[in-house]
Amino acid sequence: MPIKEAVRPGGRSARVQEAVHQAVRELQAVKSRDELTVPQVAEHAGVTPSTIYRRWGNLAELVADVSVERMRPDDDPVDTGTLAGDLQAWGEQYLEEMTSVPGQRALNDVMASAENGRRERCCHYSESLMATLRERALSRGEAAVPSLDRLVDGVVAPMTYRLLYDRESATAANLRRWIARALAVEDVD
Amino acid sequence: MPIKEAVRPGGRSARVQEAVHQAVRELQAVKSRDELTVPQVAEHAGVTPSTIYRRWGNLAELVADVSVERMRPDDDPVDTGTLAGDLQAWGEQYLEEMTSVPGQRALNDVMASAENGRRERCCHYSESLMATLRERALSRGEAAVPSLDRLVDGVVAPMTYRLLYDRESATAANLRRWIARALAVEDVD
DNA sequence: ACACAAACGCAAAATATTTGCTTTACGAGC
DNA sequence: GCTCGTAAAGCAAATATTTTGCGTTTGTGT
Repeated sequence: MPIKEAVRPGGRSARVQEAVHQAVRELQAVKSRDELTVPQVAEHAGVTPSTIYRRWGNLAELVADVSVERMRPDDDPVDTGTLAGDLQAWGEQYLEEMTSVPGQRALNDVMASAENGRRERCCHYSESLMATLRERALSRGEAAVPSLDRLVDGVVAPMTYRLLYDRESATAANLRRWIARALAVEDVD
Repeated sequence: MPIKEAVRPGGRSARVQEAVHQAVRELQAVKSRDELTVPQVAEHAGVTPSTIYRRWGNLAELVADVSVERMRPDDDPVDTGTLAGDLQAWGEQYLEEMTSVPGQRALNDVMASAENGRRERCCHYSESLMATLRERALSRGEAAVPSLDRLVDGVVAPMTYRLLYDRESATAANLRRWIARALAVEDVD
């Protein structure tokens, strides 16, 4: 058994996946979503349509697969010295990314995926990032660090909600309010 | 010009729409989402496939259209005497509806719709309901009624987020926490 | 090196989607 | 009430897509 990551067999399978993903990315840059077809992607990637159908099932799952990759954070969140600052810095770039035209399409594509767990995996990125920032704040000795749930409910949830339903209000200014509230509230039960 | 609602011409067009919607509902009760096809729906509704394609474009838009109808609140929210009670009562039945198997499918179908404004329209239901409950609380003379934004961010957003990404935590108990927090926070700017 | 299994290619068959043209049915003005 | 104009539906041929069976390739484990 090779030492390589189990998720990336590294053989032909991986090459095909990469070629198809790449083809989707390149075609998406030129064509709108409902001009894209499986046969097109297949030809551009140099594979047979049946390969794509057998592996991804349909176009929706394929583009969702590509978009989920795209949404995975690549670099570590910047350290601004305070939890509020870290949240604002991360949130602003996230909002910018997700309100851009390609970002919105990626979001839509992921939401349209029926495969169980795709959306969950995608939002998991944000949650584990919240956990990271929170740990960082704790190790700094910051006072009144909210629970993870409170960060998710208070910051990630409103952001996501606005991104999905009311793009206009997905702004840095609102983000500041969400963060302030999340950090200000006293415990309630 | 007839006095009937402009949105419901009442003629053949409306009959066809109703027949098609009905066909979708009936078939959805028996078949899983990806067994459903346009030609099937068309036959069951007694129309031609081309009618459906011309009017809805594709199956995703059609089922989203049906689901959005399904999510429109039919009856007025109950009046429990307090804003917290009203929110809890509405939220509990909403969570129950949306965590059910057909509710989840409806949610997915709406999220998968590409038509600009479908999702927005759907979430608009919740927001205007918040406004209603809020007005009610104000006219009761309740103290410390939160702004509409705060209700949306504090209650609707977490609910929606959990329903979409983490069904397990979309519970009445969590709802109670969200409401308590939304009503407890002091103004922050 | 060899054998096994998973994934791909190919091409035919089955379905689904689009489209041009005809027909029907509603609504408006007379 | 009648006729006309228009928007939507039916029909069927033309396209495009998805599915499937089978042979071949390619990676993996022994």
